Formats: sequence, structure tokens, C-alpha cells
Amino acid sequence: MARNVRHQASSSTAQRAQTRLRDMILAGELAAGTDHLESELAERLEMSRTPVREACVLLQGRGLLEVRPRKGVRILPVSPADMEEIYDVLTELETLAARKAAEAGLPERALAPLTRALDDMETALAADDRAAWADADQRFHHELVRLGGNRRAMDIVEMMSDQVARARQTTLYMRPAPDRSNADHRAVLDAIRAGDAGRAAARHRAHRQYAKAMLIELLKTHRLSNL
Amino acid sequence: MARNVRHQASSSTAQRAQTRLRDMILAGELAAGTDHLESELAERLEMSRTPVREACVLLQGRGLLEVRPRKGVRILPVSPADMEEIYDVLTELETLAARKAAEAGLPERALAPLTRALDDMETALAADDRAAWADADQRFHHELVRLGGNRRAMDIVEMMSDQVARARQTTLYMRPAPDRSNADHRAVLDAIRAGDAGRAAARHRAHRQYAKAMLIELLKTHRLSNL
DNA sequence: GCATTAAATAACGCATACGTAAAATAATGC
DNA sequence: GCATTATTTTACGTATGCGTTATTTAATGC
Repeated sequence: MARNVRHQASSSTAQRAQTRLRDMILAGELAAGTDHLESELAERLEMSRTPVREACVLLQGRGLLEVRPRKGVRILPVSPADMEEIYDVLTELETLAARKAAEAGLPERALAPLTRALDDMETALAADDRAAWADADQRFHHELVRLGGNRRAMDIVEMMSDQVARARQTTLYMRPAPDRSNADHRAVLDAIRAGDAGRAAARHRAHRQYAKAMLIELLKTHRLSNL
Repeated sequence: MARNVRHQASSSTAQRAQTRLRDMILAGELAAGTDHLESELAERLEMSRTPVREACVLLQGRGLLEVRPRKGVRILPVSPADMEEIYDVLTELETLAARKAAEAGLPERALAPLTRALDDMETALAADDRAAWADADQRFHHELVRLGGNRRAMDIVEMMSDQVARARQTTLYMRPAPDRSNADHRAVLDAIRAGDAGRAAARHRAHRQYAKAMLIELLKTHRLSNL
């Protein structure tokens, strides 16, 4: 879980492969359920197989793909059942973070990025700019977990978020206006500010559980069985 | 997170490297804080650098080591602060599992491995056989998470357990007799059997929090700052 | 046409070679 | 002796080649 920069000057080829592949997977450019030979990916990325294989090993460890010899690297789809799992893990670890952040009695200064994200969410909601809202939402969650101070939890949450990214992007315009998300986040922030760990945790848990139920319902309603 | 067997007949060299290195790390044969060149590890494992590198990438992703170019692969020590993080993550995800298992209304048959592990823990306690107790304890936790039915949570718990394995082994004979652990586990099992999700979760959380506090106290008391 | 066997092709894991950059060592100057 | 510079050595990331094995294709027999 340590972050490692292999070259001081610029990232290594394997690192670039990892980033490119991750991006392509999250964007759906490497579509869920598709198979790709190492050689194909190597051509596409304009490098040899060696760094591609290394990137694939790593991304497999993060649950984005499955290395299947002779059948190709399979981009893992995310089913509603997968969403359940992912959201359960996210809920637990983010709720832990909310509790820890509230317990920590952080100065207002430390809450600034969280506050800014929430403000941006509200601006985006008022402008009905879903893309901007999603970006701010992501930032809010990221900051929340960072404030929780558990680096491992942070990395796991990041991993889970990656797994769920495509589904969230796909359903972004299908879901109702995120008034409730904004309100929930505001309540969580207020509780953290007030040092009320119990309330921060409870409000955040409720938020995540609502989001989970809504997202899974959307997937089922629209027959999106494997994103 | 998918498990992949690369060769049907027997495991690949890279897979063997991964297993060997993991075992050596957990056993302290590759001691915490030490650096090892890829070439050294390759010699030791009697293979070329290629599978060793692959194994190291993977083990880095699981938090057991850090790949540092030109300084060697560093075996990551676990400090009391690391223990805090790890136990917090474990606590949240195992508590989720306990709740889910209780909610699932599982037949007695499904609880058999959990029950067996607990019985073995009690046998070991009566015989003052700490090694046997630790083994049964590990099994209990593993089964509990498996019963929770969240594959991702299970993999994360496994990853965290690996990170904490050396410290647990080192402190196994320092800690008080694990009467309380056995009692806690019995209470968790009973709550699951009764379908009492709230109680299963609460008892398990309390158990993990007690264990965390005790372990960290042991580390500090014995000046074991990086295991 | 279908099943079986044989042959060809291709993907893979791995070992090795190589260019590059980092680290270590040696040489030089004050 | 210490700082600086030059040279040598070494570790690394990567590309490539190769033996093995899995898959595909072709040939054969009924």
C-alpha cells in the first residue's frame, strides 16, 4: 500500500501502463466483460509486454481485471451483487473515518477541503451540473476518508471506488437530483465540526445505505446487470 | 481480487515466489525493516528475477513490502500506529460480517466450521497450548468473515491479517490466557445462531477492540516498536 | 456430416540481454 | 582530511527470445 515512484524524473513504463489501463477501464474504453491479450494491450499502449503484465498483475490485485492465461485479460464487470459488496465495505470504512474525524477535534482549517467540496456540490446542484456535482461528491468522500487518518482504509476505499466508478458514471443522469446527498453530507460535516462522533457515523452510514439502495435499484430497473 | 491459477498442473514460478516470500515475511525469515535486492531474492528462491519481480509487485499491493529501486525490496515493519490502523479496518469489516451472518439465518450445518474452530480454541485453552489456540482463533475469524458472505471484505481481512501476523505470533506467549477471547467468540456465535445481528455485531466489535488495545499495549510495554 | 487424430499456430511464463541511471569507488585538488 | 570530480560498478526496467503448452485448424476415418 505504500506508494512507490520508481523513477524520480518521470513515471516508469509500467506505472504509465497501470494508469492508462485503469483510466481506460474506468472510462469503459476497455469495456466490462471484454478480453484482451497482453500483446493487444502492449500494442495499444505502444510498449512491450513486460510492463503491461506488471500493470495487469497490479490491477488484478485491485479488482479491476482478471488475468486469464490464453483467454486474455478480462475486464471485470460489476453486477448488482458486486455493488452490494462494494458498498458494504465502503459504508463501514467511511463510517469509521467519519467517526474518527469527529473524535479528532479538528480545527476549522483542517476541514476546509471538505467544506469546499460540499460548497461545490451545492453550487453544482443549483446549476444542475451533474458532472461537476459528481466531481465534488468524489472529493468530499475522499477528503472525509483522509480526515479519518487511516491510510489503509483510505487505500481500500480508493480501490472500491474504482471498482464502482463506471456504474456511478453510467447512472449519474438517471438518478434523482442529489438533494439528499448534499443534505446528508452537510449533516456529516456539521457533526464532525461539533465533535459528535456518534452522529457523524450514524449520518454517514445512513447516507451510504441510501445511496447503495438507490444505485442498486437503478441498476435493476434499467437492466444494467454488468457494468 | 479474483484468484487466478496460471497453470492447471501446478502453480507458476511467480505464484510460488509469491507464496514463498509471503511465508518468509510472516515467519520473520525476511525480517521487518530489512532490504533485499531482487537478485538476492531470485538466488534464494532459485529462479530468475522475472517471477520475483512479479511477486514483489503483488506483495507490495498487499502491504507486506515496499519495492524501492536500487535500495532493495524493503520488508515493511508494523508499528503500534500501523496496528491501530489495521485493527480498525479489521474491526469494521469483521463486525460487518458478524452482522450479516446473523441476519442470514444460517442453518446449524453452515455454522459447523465456526463451531469447530471455537471448540478447538477451548480445547487448546484447557491444554494451555497457545499454538493450537492461535490456529483455531485464526480459523474462527476466517470462518466468521466467510459466513458474512462478502468476498471483498474477506480478501481485505486476509490482507490485514497477513500484515499483523508477525506481531500476533510474537506476542502470543506474552499475552494473558485468552479466556476472554473464547468467551467473546462464544457470545458472537450464540448471537449469530439466534439471528441477533445487533448483538453479534456489538459483541464482535467489543472483542476486536479489546484485542487491539491489549496487543498495542503489549507492543509498547515490551518496546516492540516495529515488528 | 461428425468424431477423432494429427499438425500447425499462438499465447504464455520465464530467462536473458542490454541500455540507462544510480550508487560506489577512485582520483584529484586544496 | 575533506570536498569535488571522474570513473567504474551495479541495479533496474524493459525488450526480446525461447521452450512449453494450450488452442485452433486441418486431415482422416467412419
